[in-house]
Amino acid sequence: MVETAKKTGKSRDAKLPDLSDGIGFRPLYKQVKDSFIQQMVNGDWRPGDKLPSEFELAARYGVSQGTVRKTLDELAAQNLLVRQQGRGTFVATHNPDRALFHFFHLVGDDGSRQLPTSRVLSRVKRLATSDEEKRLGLKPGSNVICIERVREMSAIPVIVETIAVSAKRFSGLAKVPVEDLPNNLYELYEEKYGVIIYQAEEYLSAVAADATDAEHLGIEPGLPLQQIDRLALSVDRRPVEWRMSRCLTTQHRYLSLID
Amino acid sequence: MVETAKKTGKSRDAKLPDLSDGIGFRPLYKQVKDSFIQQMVNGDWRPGDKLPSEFELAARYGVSQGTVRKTLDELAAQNLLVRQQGRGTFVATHNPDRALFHFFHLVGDDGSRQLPTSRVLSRVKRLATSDEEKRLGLKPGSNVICIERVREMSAIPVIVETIAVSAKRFSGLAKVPVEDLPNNLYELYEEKYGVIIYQAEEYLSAVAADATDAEHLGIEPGLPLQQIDRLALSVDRRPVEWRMSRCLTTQHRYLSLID
DNA sequence: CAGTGGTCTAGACCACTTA
DNA sequence: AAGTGGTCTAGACCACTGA
Repeated sequence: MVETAKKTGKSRDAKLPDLSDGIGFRPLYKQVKDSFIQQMVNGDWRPGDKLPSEFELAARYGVSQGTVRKTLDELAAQNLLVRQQGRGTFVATHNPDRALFHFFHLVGDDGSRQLPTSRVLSRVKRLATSDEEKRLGLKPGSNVICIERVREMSAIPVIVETIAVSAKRFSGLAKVPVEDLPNNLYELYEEKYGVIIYQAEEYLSAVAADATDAEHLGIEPGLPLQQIDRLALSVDRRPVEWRMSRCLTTQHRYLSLID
Repeated sequence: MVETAKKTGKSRDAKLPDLSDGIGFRPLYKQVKDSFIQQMVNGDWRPGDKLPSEFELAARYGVSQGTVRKTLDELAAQNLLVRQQGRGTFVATHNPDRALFHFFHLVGDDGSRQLPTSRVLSRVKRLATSDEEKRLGLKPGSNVICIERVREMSAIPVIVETIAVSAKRFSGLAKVPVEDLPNNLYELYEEKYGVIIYQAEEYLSAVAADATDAEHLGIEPGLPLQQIDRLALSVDRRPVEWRMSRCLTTQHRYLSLID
């Protein structure tokens, strides 16, 4: 049950501050939204789960079905939920389609899309560097699990990448056999740790290949590479994974759609 | 006045094909949306214009205010309209804020945002290359207006770019004094030609600076540059401008937010 | 104060999926 | 046929802006 907008509005008109919801007016549908998000953060609703029907939720929260609908529509617009007429509303998953069209932006010169395969070079648990602490929001002295891998498209190596996550948050990850690390790590974070990645910030720049890059990609050192510095955030907007990719863009491009 | 959903639905249940709206069911609010978009394409509603109120529009189209609201909310979500409580609904413009946060993605290493200044190197009208014909969807033998410029941030040259638009569509543009070409060309397209840019596809890759790049940017040839190949589309999804930018990413990054 | 968009409700009916 | 989301309506009231 949530505070009604009417009551909230009235209490705001009064001269006394409204302690019941602190910062003032907050629409019902946003209060409901906060609650839904919290249930995804908590793991009560996990990726792929089916939500109760609109009427069921409305009754549970003591609001109208139209208000719940507004909440669900917003969450669907943010790709946190998927709605299907006749079937129901589901928590979004990092299935191959979503990975391909939403989170992976390298496309072929001809516009073709495919996910690269991965070969893990190393997987270590070690003290976080100061950059890693900063980007991942870790306390000084924290450990990270660091994965290095080479990714191929059409059997040609095109990406070398370094991935860092909190060792505390992903404690089991240091023990998984490297050959069992999946290509799509976000799916793993979801399934094994209940962590939903829903947002990422990517900083792109052009850099020269160093000797290691050159060796892994089979090119000359000094050639230009597309560097992608990605911080992936969870539903509660906490940083989860920091990934640095260097990509050969002779046969591929990074596609950024605006609007 | 538009076809009601009820009627459309019923006519679809009948065995005979429904000729009245061709491809079958189309929700009222989408029919209204099509009409609104058409009015922006036609130039009946120009950037900055205030729309009639929801009730006024509802009466005009013979639908309820809630249906108009759904249309307006969708268009606002697409950044085609801007809604302001108490003031009204307006056609979106390419004001500096929008340009800075929505269409220009180079940010400082420290996360700072600023628009670069522009210095035009050349502005010519000439036959389109086959690439330009293809990207801009021009008939063979069409002319383009081509602008080359260098852009600076904090008085340091960081971008060299080549811009091509249809000479037919932007006929006056060949005669504007080059010193009067504004930094924000999208604003010019809006104001002088009624063309609203609302979407862009950017293809990013890392390239080596050639001799010309190097000269304009004051760097050594061969250094890596961030290339941005951008096609800007109008409200009716027709290509309007093709722009090729090469950027120095030593002090800056291209920021891509996912979700 | 009038006018505008924002929130919320209640109810009807349509479209789609599944059994 | 039952259950779900999708569309549409009508009406009440709130929040914000500007004359």
